[in-house]
Amino acid sequence: MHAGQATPSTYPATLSEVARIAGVSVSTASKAINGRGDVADETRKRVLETADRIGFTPNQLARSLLAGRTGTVGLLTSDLEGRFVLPILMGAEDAFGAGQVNVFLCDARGDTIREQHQLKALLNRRVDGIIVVGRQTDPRPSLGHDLPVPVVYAYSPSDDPADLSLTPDNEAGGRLAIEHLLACDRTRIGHINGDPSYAAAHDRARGIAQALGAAGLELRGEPMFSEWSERWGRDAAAMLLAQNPDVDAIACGSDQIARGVLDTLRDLGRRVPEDVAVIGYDNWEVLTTNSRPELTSIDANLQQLGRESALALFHAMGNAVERPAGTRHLPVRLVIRGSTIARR
Amino acid sequence: MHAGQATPSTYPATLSEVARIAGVSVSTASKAINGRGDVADETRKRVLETADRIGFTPNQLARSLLAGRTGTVGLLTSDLEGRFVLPILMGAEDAFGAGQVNVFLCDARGDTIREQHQLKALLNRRVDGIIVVGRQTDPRPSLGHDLPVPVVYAYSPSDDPADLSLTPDNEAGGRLAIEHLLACDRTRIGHINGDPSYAAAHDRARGIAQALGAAGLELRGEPMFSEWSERWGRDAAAMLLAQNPDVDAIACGSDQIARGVLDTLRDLGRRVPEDVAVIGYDNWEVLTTNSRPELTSIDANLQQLGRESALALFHAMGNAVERPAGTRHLPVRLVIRGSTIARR
DNA sequence: CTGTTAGCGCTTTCAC
DNA sequence: GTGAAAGCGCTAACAG
Repeated sequence: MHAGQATPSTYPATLSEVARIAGVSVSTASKAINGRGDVADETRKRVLETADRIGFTPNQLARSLLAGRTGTVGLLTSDLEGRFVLPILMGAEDAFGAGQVNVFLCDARGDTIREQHQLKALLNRRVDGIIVVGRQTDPRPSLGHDLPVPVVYAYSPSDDPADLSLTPDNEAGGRLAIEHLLACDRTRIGHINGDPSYAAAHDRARGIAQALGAAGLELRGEPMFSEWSERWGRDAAAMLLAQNPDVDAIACGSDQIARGVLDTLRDLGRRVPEDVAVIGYDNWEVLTTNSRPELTSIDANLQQLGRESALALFHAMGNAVERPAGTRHLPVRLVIRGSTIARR
Repeated sequence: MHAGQATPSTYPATLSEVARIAGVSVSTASKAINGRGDVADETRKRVLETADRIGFTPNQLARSLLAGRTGTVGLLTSDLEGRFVLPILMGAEDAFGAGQVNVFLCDARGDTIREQHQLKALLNRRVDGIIVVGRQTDPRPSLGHDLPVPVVYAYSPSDDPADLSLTPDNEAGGRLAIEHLLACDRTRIGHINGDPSYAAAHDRARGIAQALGAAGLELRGEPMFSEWSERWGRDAAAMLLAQNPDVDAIACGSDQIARGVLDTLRDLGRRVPEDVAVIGYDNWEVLTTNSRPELTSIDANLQQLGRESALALFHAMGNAVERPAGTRHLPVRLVIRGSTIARR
């Protein structure tokens, strides 16, 4: 059916070839190459030289089959398009890649059927663990517990508390934003949020309300929800300013919204940050560092989240017994730029 | 799914277990499960039932070892951060993922040493092929030809014409931009470009010059190079308008630059597109669909490029003999929005 | 120190 | 139709 010998010019050398050429047995060659067991220096040298000369590279497949572990993990994303997935993926790839672990990337396109399919493929390939990366912080269905390998959920937590999930702390992010505005001596704060179907929107709003309450303050106007776009930011800002002309700060649900807010403020002749301070969310650099002025924002440390997910998975891969569970909310970080503090 | 009721620690069942429980030999079980050879219907049914019941999933490792092919490919990126890589990666994952192929993702972080390391890891895992994705369209060093598997270069072409590379046609993109502006009755066209250390910048500029020349026109002012940022777009637009107040269109080297240009035009009271038409490059949606007005741009069809790269690699994986070489420049696409054509 | 032996889990001749 | 046997490439006992 298939002829395996159709390999091109450079057919990967095998250990037995090395052994034969070096004039030793396969097991001796193996020991020599892996630095294991007692092998005479002279023999080892000869084997290594031979291996190098004929370009021997150990077949990981065979090793894995024997060892029962492959040194691979699956990265199951629901949506590669989303910009949140990428840094997480980088962080994970980073944490693993430094070692011996390689990553299988699978995109389920937000399709449950497809996800099951990919999951099965990963298990057939005998990955040692799986990271599931979602694109929203809303909980997602668990993959279940009858899996032969540990699973960590990143960004989108699992809806099952028996799973281990890592997600950014949006509530803390909301608090952080307000605390910064308060520190900038702002007290008449408005809030323009994004798509109300996202848990992130509500979590941030809650954090904002908490921090204001703790300071004995109230929001100017109601929180405004619609979508995560500049257009909405522009429109909402106009509305907010019409109803509350005295606001001295606007906390935004995303950087896109904040960009829109900046535009409207400029149109209306309000100076930023002197008259009105503006803070975004996500720290999406292409938006935050190109605006006038540059945009203060909250960074979710997604790369760090990816790294931690990888570490957690790595740990779980070692401990077949005790598997930590629950949702960990990772700290976020304030990035101060010119939209809240005047540059000198 | 299946539960490992028998073994709590969900140890993946093996074929021999299926065979034993079904009361047949391993080889019969194998044939039954793979629909190969002559197996009595009754036997096949029994085997399949058993396999399903104990949750048997074939170990791909063992299969691959035997077959000499793994059904995996390596995706070697130089920089996951860059936004160009992602759609390519999606396209590739898409084209492969539909079938049986899984993708190993490796990020070399732009480091040659690390790239060699990753390459070796991929070869050790016996990938059937490799796609190398760069973040600029400047040629990159070839991985060489003594590799046991085919390689396709995506976005960044290889500097060796004996390799197969797929990259977007930036020159055609430049022409497309100008042809569109001409079609919009613009003749006094200025050009603000990006970082001159990028081949993309010069390719686009060349296309622009060609198309203008073909129409018997000349650029208003010299092409301006600096960086791919909104700030530069703002500054350059002010300069361009000061020196050539009569320009009726500005072709930009990127969407970021175009966004900056839009801002300056608005500041100066020029209407877009009535007084001045603006066209960007890259069709980065977060920028193009949020501006006032929305931005006409050139889309490099990167997802398509990823898909084609996957197909090319797939083809090469089948044909060990004849390997197409050279750099293919894939067509780009004009996306018309309100910055060049007035909305009604 | 070195080689022989026995697999990892699976597919594939090739007898029965 | 079915099963025994021979590996894919490698490692890990265990003898020599």
